[in-house]
Amino acid sequence: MKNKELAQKLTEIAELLGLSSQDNRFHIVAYERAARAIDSLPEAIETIVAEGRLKDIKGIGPRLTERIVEFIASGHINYLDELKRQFPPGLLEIMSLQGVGPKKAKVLFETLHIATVEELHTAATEGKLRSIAGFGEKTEQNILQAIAFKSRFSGRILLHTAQETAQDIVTTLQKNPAVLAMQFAGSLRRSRETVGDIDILCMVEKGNEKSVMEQCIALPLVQKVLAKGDTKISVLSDSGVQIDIRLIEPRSFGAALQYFTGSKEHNVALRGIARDKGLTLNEYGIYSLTDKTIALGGRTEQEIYEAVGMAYIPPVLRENRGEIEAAVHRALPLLVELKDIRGDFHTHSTYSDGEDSIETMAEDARLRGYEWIVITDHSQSLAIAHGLSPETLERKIAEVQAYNKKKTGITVLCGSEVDILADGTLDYPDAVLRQLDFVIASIHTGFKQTEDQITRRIIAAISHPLVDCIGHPTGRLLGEREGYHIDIEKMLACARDHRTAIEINASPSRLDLQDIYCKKAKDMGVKLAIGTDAHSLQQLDYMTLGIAVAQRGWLESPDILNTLNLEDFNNRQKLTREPHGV
DNA sequence: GCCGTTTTCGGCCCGACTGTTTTCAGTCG
Repeated sequence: MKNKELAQKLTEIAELLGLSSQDNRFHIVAYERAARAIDSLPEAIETIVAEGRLKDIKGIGPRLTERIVEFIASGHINYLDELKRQFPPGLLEIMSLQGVGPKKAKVLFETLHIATVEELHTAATEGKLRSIAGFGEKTEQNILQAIAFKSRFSGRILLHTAQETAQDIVTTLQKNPAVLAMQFAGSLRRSRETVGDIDILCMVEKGNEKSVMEQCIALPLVQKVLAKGDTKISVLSDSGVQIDIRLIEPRSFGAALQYFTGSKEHNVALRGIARDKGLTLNEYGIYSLTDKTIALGGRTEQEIYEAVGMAYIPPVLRENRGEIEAAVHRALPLLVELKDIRGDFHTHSTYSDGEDSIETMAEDARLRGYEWIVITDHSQSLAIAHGLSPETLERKIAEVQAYNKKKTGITVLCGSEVDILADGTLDYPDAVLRQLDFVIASIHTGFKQTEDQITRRIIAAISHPLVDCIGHPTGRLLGEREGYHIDIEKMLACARDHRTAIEINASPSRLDLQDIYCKKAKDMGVKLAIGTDAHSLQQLDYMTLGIAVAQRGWLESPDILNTLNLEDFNNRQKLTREPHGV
């Protein structure tokens, strides 16, 4: 399936067109839209091309068809190669900096011959940027900040990306009969929001390592072999991420899994407790300090935790944030799981900027075993996302009511992701909000306001009787931009007082509210609502990411509103509503 | 470059914010 690669190439064309003198913003948009369409396709683009169904995809006309067919046939697009010859590759990286777009990148290149982020950093440090017309001291400082922010993230990839890459490897290697089991390890297994390198453990009987090793080297994504021994191989993937694969004997698999899952802090604390009990722990097993020849466990992780006298600790909790004490006292939380989830709070349909219709989204949610789904299209002021006017919203409500009358086995709730405007008021009048089943209030503008201003806006929204939930509460985008400044404690206290939920936005680059704040929210008595922010039915999958964040925040079923069945959900809703659910 | 129960040509992608400017261009969502 070459969808991702093709989408990436089309995106690059759009970016390069922005730099090019013949830039026509409508051409750019066309390429961007085509890239998005292909990225969210549920089937392989190769199949669609082979069956001549490209023309059925909205946003792909004769010219894009030509490019795509060329790509499928030859693996590259001439037009892209031509554009690439006009500009050094570093310009795209410069454009990825917050606050730098095609115009600035182009001026930097043409006036100071800056072609890489490093050169830009040097020039900005030396104060050379302010000499360019249209640039000033502030721009220079902003560019330096953007570079600093980006470099902090360099090398780490999003959890979701790591999961996909690792799953591809597992799927391939599992076909080898010598591989008895496979597990992710490291921060990937702990579901940290970003992952430095991908760790994978393979259970292989001693003597069977060779064929597995060979298969690892032959994996299609391997760009370079960094190191290779008898039981461990490190490779660099084509996307620049390091992947470590270890082959482990069954009798040590649990010990190795425990050891390589970490975190380092968790393991240090665990080994301290083991030592107090006259035990020693390593990647091969757990042993008595007096006789290190006889393993007291190692086949499974459970054996390790039992041997040191505590309950098994789920990987998501292993950060040495109190889980060891809780495990000793058999007081670990009973973490919420995907099977507990009855619905999704945050989704978009074709009414605003989603790819799929309400009916399609609902049917997919039903197949996932949900009882309800809230469709929360954008409100009127977010024009770029085709925010709904009150009149369009009326139509949407009517469509939802008609759908629910059909009793398909799932109930659609009509919601909206309503903008919190710069002054803290909402983007719809109360009369409109009152007609909705669920209102998420989110900030999409005015990111640079002071902490005081942002906090006051959010608090105004939380206190509004018709707001059910605050969407992506800190506005951060992992690896791209910091969130706006907000007093989270104040926000949570206010949410508790007004019984307003806080969202765990499960979109891969958001994961907002962050895990550590989820725990704080729970401790303060605030309810959380997981929303995938799905803009297509495939993205309803992001629920697993939301669950991971919730679990890392120690959340249990009662902490998460998604575990409510329809009746309890409706009962909880504020009395001002006229529900459209059945 | 795409699209069409207003159009096969002329719309489409709007509004806020920032930093640079004396009235606006660039960026972002």
